[in-house]
Amino acid sequence: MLVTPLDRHLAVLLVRAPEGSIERWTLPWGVPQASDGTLEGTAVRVARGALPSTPAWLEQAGAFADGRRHPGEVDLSVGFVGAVPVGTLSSPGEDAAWFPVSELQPLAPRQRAIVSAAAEGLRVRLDYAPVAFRLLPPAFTLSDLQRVYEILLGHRLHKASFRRALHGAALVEPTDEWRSEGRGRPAQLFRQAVKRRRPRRRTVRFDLLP
Amino acid sequence: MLVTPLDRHLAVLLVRAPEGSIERWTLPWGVPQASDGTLEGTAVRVARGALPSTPAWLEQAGAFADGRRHPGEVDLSVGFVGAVPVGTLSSPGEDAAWFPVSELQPLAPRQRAIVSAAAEGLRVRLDYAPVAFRLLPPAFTLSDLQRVYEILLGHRLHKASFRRALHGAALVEPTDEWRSEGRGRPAQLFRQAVKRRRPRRRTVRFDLLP
DNA sequence: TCGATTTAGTACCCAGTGGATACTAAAGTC
DNA sequence: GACTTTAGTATCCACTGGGTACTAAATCGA
Repeated sequence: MLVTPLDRHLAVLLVRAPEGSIERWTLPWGVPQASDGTLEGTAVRVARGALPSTPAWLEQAGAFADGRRHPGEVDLSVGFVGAVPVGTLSSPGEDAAWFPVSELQPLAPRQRAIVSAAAEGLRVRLDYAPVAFRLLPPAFTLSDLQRVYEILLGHRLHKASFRRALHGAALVEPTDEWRSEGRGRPAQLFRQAVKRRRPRRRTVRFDLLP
Repeated sequence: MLVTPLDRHLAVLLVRAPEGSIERWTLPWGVPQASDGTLEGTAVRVARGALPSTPAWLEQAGAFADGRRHPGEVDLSVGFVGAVPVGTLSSPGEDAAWFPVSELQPLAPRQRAIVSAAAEGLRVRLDYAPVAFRLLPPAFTLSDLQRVYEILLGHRLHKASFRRALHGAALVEPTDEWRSEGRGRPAQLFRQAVKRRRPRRRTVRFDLLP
C-alpha cells in the first residue's frame, strides 16, 4: 500500500483492476519472483511498477490469509506500507489514482483488511521510524512537517509545543532557503538533521493501552 | 515464539528438534491446515501443542521469506509472538525448555530472524496492547508488574513514577488479598481494571526516532 | 496606499509529569 | 531487639504540553 499526504488527508494509490474483475480498483500487487531476493524486494518491484521512483520508506505490515477473497486468488498475501513523498506522483495517469484512505473505492475484502492494518501500522511506527520525514521532500517547512504529523495522528497539534519538541530532539536543521507559498509570511526550509543525540530511554506509557 | 518472564529475563520456549536436524532446538512451528481458519488459528494450534493452555496474548510478528534456511524447508514463514503468564509452564518436560532470549540455543537462520523481529515487536506493542499484563496471572503485585515492564524495556524504572502513572491511568484496581513472599512487607494484589477512561490523544515523540 | 487577511514564528504562563531523595510500614533473619 | 528486605508514600524540582497572546512578513482588495 503506497501512501502520500494529499490535501490534509492520507491518500492511498489504487490501480485499475483488469477487465472482468468484481472491483474496479485494487492495491498494486504482485507474485514473488526468484529475482526479488526477499519479500521486501518483491514489494519494491511492485511499487516501482506504479511509481516514477522507489518509495522513500517501506515496511512490512503483516501477512493475511484468512478466507477473505483476494483478486489474484492467492492463498496468502504479505502487505507492505510504502511512503511516497508529497508531489512525487501528482498525475498518476489513467490507470492509477490517489484516494483518501477514509473514502476508498470498494476493494476486495482481503485488500480492505490490508489497508486497515497498514494504516494502523503507520501510526504505531510513527514514533520509531522517520515515516513523516519520508512523506516529504528533502527540504520542507516546519508547517509541512506538522501537517504530516497531524494527518497521520488524525488531530491537530500545538504549534509551539511541536517546534519545541522538534528542536529539543535536534531532528531538523535550517537551510538558508525560504519558501513563499501564495500569501502569508515565507517559511524557512529545513532538512532532517543527521546528528544524533543518544536516544532517551523509553518510558512507560499507560495512557495508550486499551 | 512463546515468551514468559523468567528470573529477571525474558525467556523463549524452544522444543527439541527431531533426530537428524542440524540444530538441536527449534521454535515451535507448524504448517497451516484447513481447520485452522486463519493464520492466528494455526498459531494457536501450534502454541497449544507446547503449552498446557492457550497463550494469554498472541500477535503476528511478520512474514519471513528471504533465502535463510528454515527447519521445515518451507518457502515462507509467518512469525507470531505469544505471551505466556509467568509460572504457566514451570516444568516443560524433556522435549521443551525456556531459554533467556539473550542466550538462546543455536537456531536455524530464519528462526533467529523471527526471534529478533518478534522481540522488537514486543517492545513496540508494549504501549498499545496489554502485553505486560498478559505475562502475569490475573492477580499480581505492582512490583511484579514493574518487573515485567523492566524486563521488556531492558532497564530499571522508577517506582514512584511507575505507580503514579499506573494509578493515573486507572489501569489497576486493588483486590483485598495480600501476598507474603519470603521476607519483606507483604504486597497487595491488584488486578487489571476494566473501567476505561477515554484514551488520551497521542502526542508526538521525537526522542525515539533513529 | 493602507488596511485586512493569512501564514510563520516566538514569548509567556500554568498545570501536570518524570524522576530523584527520603521517608514510613511490615514482614523475616540472626 | 537490631538489622535486612520489600512495599508503599511524600516532597521537591526540572521539564513538558498546551493555552493565549504577541510579532513578522507576505498577499489581497478597496
